[in-house]
Amino acid sequence: MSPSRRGPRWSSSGGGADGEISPLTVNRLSLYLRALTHLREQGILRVSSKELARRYRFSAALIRKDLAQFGEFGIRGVGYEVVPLAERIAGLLGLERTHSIVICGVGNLGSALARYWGFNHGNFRVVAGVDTDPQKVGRRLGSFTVGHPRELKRLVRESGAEIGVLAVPESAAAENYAGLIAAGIRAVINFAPLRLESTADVRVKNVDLRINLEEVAFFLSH
Amino acid sequence: MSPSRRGPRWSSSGGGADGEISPLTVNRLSLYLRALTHLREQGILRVSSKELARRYRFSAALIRKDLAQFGEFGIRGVGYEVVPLAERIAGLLGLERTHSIVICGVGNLGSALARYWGFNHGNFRVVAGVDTDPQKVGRRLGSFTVGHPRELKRLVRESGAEIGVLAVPESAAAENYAGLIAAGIRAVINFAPLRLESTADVRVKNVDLRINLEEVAFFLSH
DNA sequence: AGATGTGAATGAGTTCACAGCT
DNA sequence: AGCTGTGAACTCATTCACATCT
Repeated sequence: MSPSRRGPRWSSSGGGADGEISPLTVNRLSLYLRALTHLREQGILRVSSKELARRYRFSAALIRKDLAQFGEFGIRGVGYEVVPLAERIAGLLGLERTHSIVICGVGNLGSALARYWGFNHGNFRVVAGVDTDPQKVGRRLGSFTVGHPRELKRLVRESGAEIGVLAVPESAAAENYAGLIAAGIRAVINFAPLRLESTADVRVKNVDLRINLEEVAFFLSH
Repeated sequence: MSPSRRGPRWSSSGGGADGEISPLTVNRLSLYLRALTHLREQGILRVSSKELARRYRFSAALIRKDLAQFGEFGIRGVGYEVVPLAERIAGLLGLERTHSIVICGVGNLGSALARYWGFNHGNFRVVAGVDTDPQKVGRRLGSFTVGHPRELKRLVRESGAEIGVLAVPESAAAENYAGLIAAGIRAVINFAPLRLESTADVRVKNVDLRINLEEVAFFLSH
């Protein structure tokens, strides 16, 4: 049994205080993992936080704080061993196995995501998709056939999907979200332009593409 | 000349301290604008920060702080006038005119974004796209013909594009980024899985779709 | 010697609470 | 009476600096 199976050793100050890891930390773990993978490909087996920071523009202190939230991975006076650390971070992120995805809405964005994620990403796989448009239901997309949202429960059960993606218009988002939850999905990435809130049971990540345009538009004129 | 043409009246504490508006604030302005548009459609002409917060799950104090960074928009004892405030925020975000977008990489994601943004968004328009794949160059996409990255300078000049979108594989990102900058683009939305840094001249918004999956995967197992 | 792990200090962002205006 | 605009308090995140270990 791995040492952090239940309850990582949260430091009493500085890092994540009360017991919940910050999404900012989790995102950095992903970046560290990529950097370590890159180093491994170059045959580099050990790296210090300073060196990792220098090469990939991180903060050395933050690397150490982030990692220390999950245990002691480093060797004092030496640094971190690339391969074991990469494996450990991959484990923390749940990447030791494949995660299956169901997509709601297979229009422009939904079908692009299905192809993008379906092919490129070893640890994630799009295994099902639904749409209310009768023209789309029954169509083949990658390795599955597009279903109707009313079939979500069955599709999720049969495909073992864990992550739901909302790529539907705003007007259909709430309904499809409810459908995903009813089907037992506990993690949702929402591309519809409305804020869905995470709850204790369901983790929601809002990805608002329009807002990104407006953000850069703001800075263009200021 | 509008009162905040040069240098909004930054409060000496609390809000944005030194002279740069936080992206968090800018993103919330977008959300406020949507909420106000929604209210306007319902014929509501005045709203208090408290009411706006209640309806759309914002923080009333933060609405006031955010807006106060740009001037005094409210009427004490009353609230805000929906239509003028919406127009003012739209002005701040630079949405009083159309912004043109050029897309680098018209594969799955790039072409989906072209269609998604090309049709749905009044204030943004995809006016050009490039790809190194000879199969894609010359193809019609929406209202333009796909070009080659070496034509970027001309395409940007002729189309008047201001915002560049990187939807190319990681290996081609740096090169295409350089091409966009050389062509005079000053705002970039980067979908490639590597961090590009904003500079004084160029605003970069990184949108890492893979990292979102890893984030929810983390919370699935914790 | 040299790097980790971590308390303390700093900085950024949000909420509180209320003076001041309508 | 009621709401904005805003200093002060507070919370969250990052950086500093160093005791601790190899």
